[in-house]
Amino acid sequence: MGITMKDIARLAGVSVNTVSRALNGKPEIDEKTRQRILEIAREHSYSPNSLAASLASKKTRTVGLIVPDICDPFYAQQARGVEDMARARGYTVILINTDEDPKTELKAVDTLRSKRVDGMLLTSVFPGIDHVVLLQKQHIPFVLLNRRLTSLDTDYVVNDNIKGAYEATRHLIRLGHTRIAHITGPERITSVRERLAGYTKAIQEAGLSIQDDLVFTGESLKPQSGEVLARRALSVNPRPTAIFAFCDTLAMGAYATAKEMGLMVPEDLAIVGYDDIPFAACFEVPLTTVAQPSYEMGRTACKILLDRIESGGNDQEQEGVPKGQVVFDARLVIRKSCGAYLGQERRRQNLAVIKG
Amino acid sequence: MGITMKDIARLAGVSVNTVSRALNGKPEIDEKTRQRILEIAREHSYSPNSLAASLASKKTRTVGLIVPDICDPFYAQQARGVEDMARARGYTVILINTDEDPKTELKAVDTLRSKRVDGMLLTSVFPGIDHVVLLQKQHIPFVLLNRRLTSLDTDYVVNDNIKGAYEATRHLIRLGHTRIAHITGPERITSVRERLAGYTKAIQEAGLSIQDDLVFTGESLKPQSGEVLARRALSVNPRPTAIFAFCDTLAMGAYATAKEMGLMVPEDLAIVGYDDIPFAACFEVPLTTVAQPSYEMGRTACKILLDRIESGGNDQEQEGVPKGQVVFDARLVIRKSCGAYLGQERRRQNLAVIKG
DNA sequence: CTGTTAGCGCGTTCAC
DNA sequence: GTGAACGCGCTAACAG
Repeated sequence: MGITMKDIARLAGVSVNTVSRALNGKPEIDEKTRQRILEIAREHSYSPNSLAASLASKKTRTVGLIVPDICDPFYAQQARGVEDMARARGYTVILINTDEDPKTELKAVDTLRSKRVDGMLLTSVFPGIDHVVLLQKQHIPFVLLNRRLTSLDTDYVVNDNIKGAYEATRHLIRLGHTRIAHITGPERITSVRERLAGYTKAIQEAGLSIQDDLVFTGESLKPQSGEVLARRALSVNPRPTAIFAFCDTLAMGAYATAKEMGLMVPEDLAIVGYDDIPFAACFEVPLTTVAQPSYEMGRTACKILLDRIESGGNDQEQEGVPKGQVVFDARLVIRKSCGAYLGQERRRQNLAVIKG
Repeated sequence: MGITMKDIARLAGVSVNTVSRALNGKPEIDEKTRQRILEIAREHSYSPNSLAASLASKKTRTVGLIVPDICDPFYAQQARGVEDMARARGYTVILINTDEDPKTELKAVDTLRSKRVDGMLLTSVFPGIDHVVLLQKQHIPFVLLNRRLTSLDTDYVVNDNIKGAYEATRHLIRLGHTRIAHITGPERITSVRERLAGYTKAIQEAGLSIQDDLVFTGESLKPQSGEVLARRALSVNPRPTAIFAFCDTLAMGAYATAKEMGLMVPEDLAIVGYDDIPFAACFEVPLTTVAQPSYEMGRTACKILLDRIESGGNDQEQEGVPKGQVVFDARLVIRKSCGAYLGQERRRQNLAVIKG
C-alpha cells in the first residue's frame, strides 16, 4: 500500500527516528535534512498512518458523537457545531444515530470505546446511568448534550428546558387557553421530564386544574409520532384548544393532524413547538416555538470536551478545570401558530372593511 | 487504562493467541476455554483495541463521509442512509463538512486517508479530479454521491438530474411561463451543470429564446444565497415570472425574497425547487419540487462501497464486480408554489361565488 | 486445539 | 543533530 516512514528513511539515508522528527515538526533537527525528508514525503504522497501513531501515542484525535437522528434539523445543527469545532482543532468526528434506542446507544458507546476515541458527546437517551459511570471509571472524557444526570456530576450543555416550557405554556395561558395538551417523547429523556415540569409549573401557577389526561407520550420525536399523539390529544373531550409540543418536528406532525381533521391553526387549535429549527419560520402557519441555540450548543459542548481531553487525563489537572456545565437560555419566538396575532389581524381586517 | 489481551491471557493461563481466537469467534478452540476467556473479558469489561487490530489487519471498518453541510436536510437524509447501512454491517462513519470549499475537501480526504478508512463516500465538489485519481491509484475504494466524473470510470450514485430539471422547467413552460430564471450553485458541481442542461433543453425545445441572462450562480446552496440570487433574478427587466431553483434550500431563500418584495407566490412568481426535503410540503406555500430518494441514495452508495471493500482489494475480483453506477429516478412533485392549481382554485372560488 | 514468533507503523526513551 | 531499540495491542502464519 502506501509508503511508510521506514521507506522514507531508507530513501533519505537517515533513520526512521529522524523522519519522525522531520514530519512532526520537532525542533531538534537540521533544517536541510528536514527539507529533504519533506520533499521525499511529498513526492511519494506519503500519508502518516494515524493508526500506528495513535497506538503509540494513545491519542486518536477523534471524538464520538451519538445522536438520535441526524435528520432532525435540531441535531443536525448541533452536529455541525460539534464538527466545526472539532475540525478547527484538528479532530475528527464519528457519527452514530440511535433513534433513541437504548440498545443501539449501548452498542454505540462500546464501538467508540473500542475505537479509542479521545472523548464522546452524548446527545441521546440513556437506559440508565451505567454507561456514564463506566466512562467515568475509565476516565474517558465525555460531555452530555441536551441532557443531564441528577445523580452524577458530569459536564453537560443544555438549555433551560424548564424555563422554555414554562414560558411557552404561560404564553398559551395568557392567550386564554385553559385546556392545553402536551405531546412529548419517552420519559427516560431528561429534557422530556424537564419540559413537562415547566409545562406543569405554568399550569399550576395559573390555577388551572392539573391535566394529566392531557399529556401524551410517544416513543419517537418524528413528525409521524406527532401526528399520532395529536390525534389522541384531539379526541379528548372536551377537546384541548392548544398543543404544546416537545419539539418542532412533533409540532409538525400535530399540524398535519389538525389540518387533516379540518381544524384551523391557530383559530381552532394553537400549536407551540420547541427548538426553533430553521424551517419553523417557513411553515404554512409559521410556528411559534422556543428557540435554543443549537449550533452554539454543539460548538460549546465540543469545546468543553476538547479542553478536557487536552487538559490531560491526570486527575490533578482535572481538579483545576471547572466542570463544564453550561445552561443556554431558552427564548420564546412568537409567530402565527399560537394565535397571538389573531386579534391584531382581525382588527386589521375590520379596519379594511371599514375603509372599504 | 484498559485491560488487554495479554492481561486476559495471563489471568486465564493461556496464550494471547488463544484469547484472540476466543474473542473473535474463531472455530478452532475449545468451547470451555472460550467461555472462561469470555467470562474474564466481561468481568473486566474488556474493550478490544481496534487501533491495534486495524494496524495488524489493515482494516478499520470505518468509512469516511464528506458532505457540504449536514444541516441541509437533503444531505442529512443521505448521511442517515449511509450511517444506517454502515452500522448494519459493522462499520463506523467519520463525518466531515466542507461547505463546498475545495481546500477543506482536500484536507478532508487527506485526513481520512491518514485515518486509513476502508473507503470514502464523496458528496461534495471537487476542485479537480486529482483527489479521485489519487484514491484510484492508491486503491482506496470510494463512491461518488450526487456527482460523477465524465473523465473517469468510477462508482457513483446520482439521480437523473437532467431529466429532473427538464421536467421541472417544462412544467413551468406548460403553465405559460416564458421567462424562467434559474438560480443555482457553483458550476464546478456536476449536478449544477446537469440541472442547468436539463433546464436549457426544456427552454430550447419550447422554442423560447435562450436566456443566459436568467441564470444566476452563487457560491453556496444555503437559503441566504437563494435570497441574494432571487433578488438579482427579480431585478431583471422584464421580470421573470418563474424561478427554478437548484435545490429546495435555495428555493426557500427565493421565497423569502419574493415575500419581502411583496410578490405573491405563485400568483406573481412561480417557484420550483429540487430535492423534496421533508419540509418542502410544509412551507407556507407548499413547494413544487423534484424528488430524489435521498435516504435510499445514501444507503445504496454505502452498500456499493462496502461491497467493493469486502470484495477484497485484489484487481481480479474487482473485474468480476460490476461498477456500481446507479442513477435514481427524478420525479416532479407538484404542489402549490408553481401555480398549477391556481386555475382550479379560482374555478372553485368562482363556483362558491355563484352558489352563494 | 494451542503456543511461538513475527510483524503492523509509529512514538519515545536512551545513547552516541 | 542523529540512530538503535523497545513497546503500543493485536493479527497472522507457523509449529507443535
